Amino acid sequence: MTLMELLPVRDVTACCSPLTREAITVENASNLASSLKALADPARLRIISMVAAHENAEACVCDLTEPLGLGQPTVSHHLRILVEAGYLTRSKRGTWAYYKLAPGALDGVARLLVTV
Amino acid sequence: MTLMELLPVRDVTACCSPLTREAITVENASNLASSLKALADPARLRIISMVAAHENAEACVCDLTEPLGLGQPTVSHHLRILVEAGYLTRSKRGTWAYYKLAPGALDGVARLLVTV
DNA sequence: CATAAACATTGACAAACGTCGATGTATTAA
DNA sequence: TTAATACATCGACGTTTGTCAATGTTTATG
Repeated sequence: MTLMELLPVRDVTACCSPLTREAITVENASNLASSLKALADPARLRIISMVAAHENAEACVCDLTEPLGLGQPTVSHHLRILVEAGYLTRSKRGTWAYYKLAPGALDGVARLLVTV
Repeated sequence: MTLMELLPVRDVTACCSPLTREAITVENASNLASSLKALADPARLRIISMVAAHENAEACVCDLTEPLGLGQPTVSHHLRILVEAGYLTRSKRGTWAYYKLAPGALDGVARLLVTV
């Protein structure tokens, strides 16, 4: 998988000015595209939304599979992409793996898109 | 191409509250994913940035091919995706096709991602 | 130890994507 | 009308992506 060779979102958001403020470099375009690609999937958007809406703003894999209507390996796959892109954090407690929003990650990307 | 069967960005941004405010619906997740997918490509991000930076904030295909290092059909392909996703508008004058930013489109998507 | 539960990883496959060369379509100029 | 220019569309290709079934790994429990 190519998606995971890339910098986490935080690096992207720290590096550059908004997309329409000045010409983006080739490298920054590539990094931002990777960050957006991690987000550009219905299942992953729903995962982020569900994690945010869940109690304590965290959720384990078992909380997500049934409402998503996807198999456990598929959900784990999406979670991995979101963690490696920097949108989620993972913490293991016992047999469970709990995922929550990485503070500022979504806002960082949003800030790069804004034109005003 | 599946990307083009989708609603333009404006519809997406008008419809719903931010991703992390409340659980997103399946349909809205699908629409937002399509809007993000149109953005999640290095060449297309560079096109948006270059159009914004260009004189009069508009550019024709011939302005883009050489700096992008891509063939003309490929650039036209990317422009089509961006127009159909609602990020760019197209106006033909003579033999040239001029593209400019669709006002509010990027901000609409950014607003959906913001958590604060 | 053996078993079960929660999750990750692997391998496979169909669908979608980015790119190009070739060709089609308007519009301008001679 | 013919030729040239700017752009769009088509068909083909290799690559990436989303999904699953099968299997591996870790942790808790009996």
